[in-house]
Amino acid sequence: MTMLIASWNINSIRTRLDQLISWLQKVSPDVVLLQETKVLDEAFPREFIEDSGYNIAIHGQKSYNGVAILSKYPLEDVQVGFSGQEDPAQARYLEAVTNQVRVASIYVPNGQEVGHDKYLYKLRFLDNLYHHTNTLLTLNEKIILGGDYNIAPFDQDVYDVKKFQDRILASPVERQALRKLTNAGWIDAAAAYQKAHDLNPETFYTWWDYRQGSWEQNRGLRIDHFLVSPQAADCIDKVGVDAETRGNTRPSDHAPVLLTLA
DNA sequence: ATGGTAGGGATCCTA
Repeated sequence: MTMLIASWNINSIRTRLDQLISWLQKVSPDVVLLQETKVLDEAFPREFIEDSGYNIAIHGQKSYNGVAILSKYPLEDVQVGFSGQEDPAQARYLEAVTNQVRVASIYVPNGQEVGHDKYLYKLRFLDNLYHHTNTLLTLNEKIILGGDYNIAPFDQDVYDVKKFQDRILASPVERQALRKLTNAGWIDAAAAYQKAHDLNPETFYTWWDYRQGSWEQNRGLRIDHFLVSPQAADCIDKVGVDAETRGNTRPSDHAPVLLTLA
């Protein structure tokens, strides 16, 4: 039995509810990890999503951030935020077990610009997350950490290396912070799949700026990732980006990332 | 170096 897991920064679930519903019907993922829902829990549009056949776990706040997990299977052991999170009021982490796989929907802070207070907050968030994810590794479970990490790990994940070499989303210090977390024992599913099958890295971009026709010129970055435990990596069948969704009318600036577990 | 676009919700903040 295969399991299709998606991660998508939807950039307001209320603005894009119609797109989400038709996308669920077209792609039929078993599990969806959403970021930037931008809605309080009491205003989350549960009904249409449940009518499409999904159970829902949510962790929202007003205007900013917000994460959610949708699953065709029951959602068990739901955890809101993570132990050691600096500011739990920022809705950036939601974890649950579904169909015997532990999944997390993660929204790492953007950081604004290198050196900014928000950049330092981003680095602290990653360090705190590192400690939590190390604890998760000791469970020896199938675990999928999906989300918007707001970091392009390697030069091949950026359309213009020079332009981004010391900039937010690709600066060496934030890359190192993500590398430290990953190297503790997680597998970057898309990077591994791209390399193993010698695929064009450009086809793994997940985000295109709304400005200056970035999408039309494929000026993208790979900043949304699945970090998976070794037990889950053994089951990976396919990894890809549903870039078609970025071409929608009034799209999110992110495309969904898709992972198939055998 | 600047400012370009989008969403939320308030006339600016975040990305």
